[in-house]
Order: sequence, then structure tokens, then C-alpha cells
Amino acid sequence: MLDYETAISIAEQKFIEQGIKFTRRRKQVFSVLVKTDVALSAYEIAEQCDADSDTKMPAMSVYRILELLQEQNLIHRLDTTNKYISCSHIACEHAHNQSQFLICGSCRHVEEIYLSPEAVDAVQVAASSAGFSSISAQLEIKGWCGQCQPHST
Amino acid sequence: MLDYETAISIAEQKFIEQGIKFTRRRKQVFSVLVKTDVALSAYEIAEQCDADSDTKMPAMSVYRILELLQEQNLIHRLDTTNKYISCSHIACEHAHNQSQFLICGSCRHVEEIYLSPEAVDAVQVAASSAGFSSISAQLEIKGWCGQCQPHST
DNA sequence: TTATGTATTGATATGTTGTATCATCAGCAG
DNA sequence: CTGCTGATGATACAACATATCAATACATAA
Repeated sequence: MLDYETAISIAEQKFIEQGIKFTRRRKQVFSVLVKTDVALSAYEIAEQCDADSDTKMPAMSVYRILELLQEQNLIHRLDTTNKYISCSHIACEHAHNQSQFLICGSCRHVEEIYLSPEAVDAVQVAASSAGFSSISAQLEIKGWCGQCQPHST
Repeated sequence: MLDYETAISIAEQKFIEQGIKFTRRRKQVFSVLVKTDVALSAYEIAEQCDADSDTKMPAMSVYRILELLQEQNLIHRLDTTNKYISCSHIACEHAHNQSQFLICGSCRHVEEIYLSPEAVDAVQVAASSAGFSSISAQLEIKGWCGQCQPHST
């Protein structure tokens, strides 16, 4: 993971290049996500922002800003859980169009991984033979991280 | 897919064997799920019940009954979407502990598939090397069915 | 038959999440 | 200053999910 300052400055740079303002609100939201390695919901992010400052972050703003950060490939939205996490590869020009996530069902820790092409192919083949034309470029796999123990489903 | 009557009678049988009543409400909820091949939310199921009868199905009852049907392995809950679908294998003694679903992100059609053990292994290996001790027994993969075209994520 | 206990359902309230809508504010160009 | 645009604030609302308690049905024992 990138250190906090670097991540922020990369984000700011990215915004400036496109004439988009890196406002206080946007910085707040991005900061919260950079500082954690678990997926957070929009409302959790808002709470965190409130804790870190003395103004109240409206939920609406969080949603709007999350959408923007996503367009800039700075964060990922986990559709499985409707939660958000900062992208592990904002520095490199890495594949933003093909990503896989392991999501701990217990502590919500998230790892962005690279599945072998063979594994992805196997899934794609199974999908094809079941009549599906394609599968999502973003795979989200639930599991349990090293610290947590599986219990159910 | 099993035909409607067979599915209902299998369910009823299963209930009777355990001394659980197959009440009108329970039959209503299960019927709705048996009759469709798309995943439905609890509230959608309630609506459907309302349409098929002249009494109002309370959302609470739906949730309760869905939970019961799940315990009986008659239906699956898709955690990804918080929706429910009838199990394709209520007749056989098939693996209820290991299932994979393809979920069409567009029309919500769902296919219960069997991934090759190799594919599952590949995912498990990737998970292990990322520090995850295990992955969920229920994989839910988003994609697009034959009728629908991919557009975004 | 009535009484009693349990399982099931009904009804209401509440909490969480996400979106729609419009008002307000800041900053910049003319 | 005026007016425009982007960004944020504030409110209302819809969908989804759960908690809680009341009412009902139904089987069994007395």
C-alpha cells in the first residue's frame, strides 16, 4: 500500500490535470479510504469524516464524491457489499478494467488480487456453457482472511 | 427445472417429515420462487403473493418464511444482491454445501452452475497466497446472460 | 368439551441505505 | 457588480431489513 501522503498527492495531481478541483470534501473522503484496508459503506465514510473534522459530512456528498473518485480510478466500489475501498494501484497504469477482490466476510478486510488467466478462463468457460455470454470484469469473492475463521456460508 | 407441481410436493414432503407445517403462506412464498427463473427480493416476492391471492402478504412474513425455506435447502439466498431463488436441485441429494451462481446483471436471470474443481482450486490458491484462509462455499459471479449485452462493469 | 402451550402470522415501528430534488455557496469570466 | 458554472448543503422520500409485540390457529392434555 502506498503511504498516505503519496496517495493524496497522486490524487491531487490527477485532478489538477483534468481541471477538476480537489476540494476539502473530496480530500476528506479519499483520505478516509486511503487510511484503511477494509471496505467502508458511504455512511461509514461520512461518520469517519465527521470524526476527523468539526463539520458534518452529508451522506449525499459522500455518494457524489465516491462516484467521482471511481471515475478517476482512485477507488473501487464493491458491488457485492455496496462498499468502497481505495485502489491498490493508483500509482501504476495497471489494469483498472480487470480486477478481482477477496472480501473477508467477517472483518471486511479486502485484498485486491490477480487471478491467473487460467482460473478466469475456467470461470468464463463454465459461464459460456451455462448460456452466459460474458462475466463481469470485476470478480468479488467472499472468504475469510488469515485472522478470521470461517463459520457459515 | 422441475415442474411446479413436483417442486411443491417435494417441499411439502420435506416439511411433513420434520413435523413442520407447510402452511398457505409458506406455500405462497415458495410457489412464487418456483415459478420464476430470476432472483427476487423479499419485497418483490410479497408483491407477487399479493397479485396471486386476495390477501396482503406482510414483508415480515416473507423474510421469516424465506429463512425457513433456506434452512430446508429449498431456496438459495444470493448475498450479492440480497435476492432469493429456488434451488435447482431440491429433488436430488446434491451438494448444497458448494454452489456457484451466475447472475445476469441486466435481467437478473440466475443460473446455478458447477465450476470445475480446477477452477475452484485456482481461486482458492490465489486466495491463499493473498493471505486468505478460505473462500466462501457459495460463489456468486456477475455477468450477462445470452439475451443481455454487457455494457459496464 | 375446555384449557393451555406452542407455532405461526399480523401489524407497527424503527433503522439503514441509496436516490431525487432543489436551495445555497464559492469562484471565475465578462 | 452580474451572471454563469461547479460544488456542496439540506430535505424528502423510497427500498430494504429487522425488532417487537399482539393476535390467531392448532394440537394435545385434562
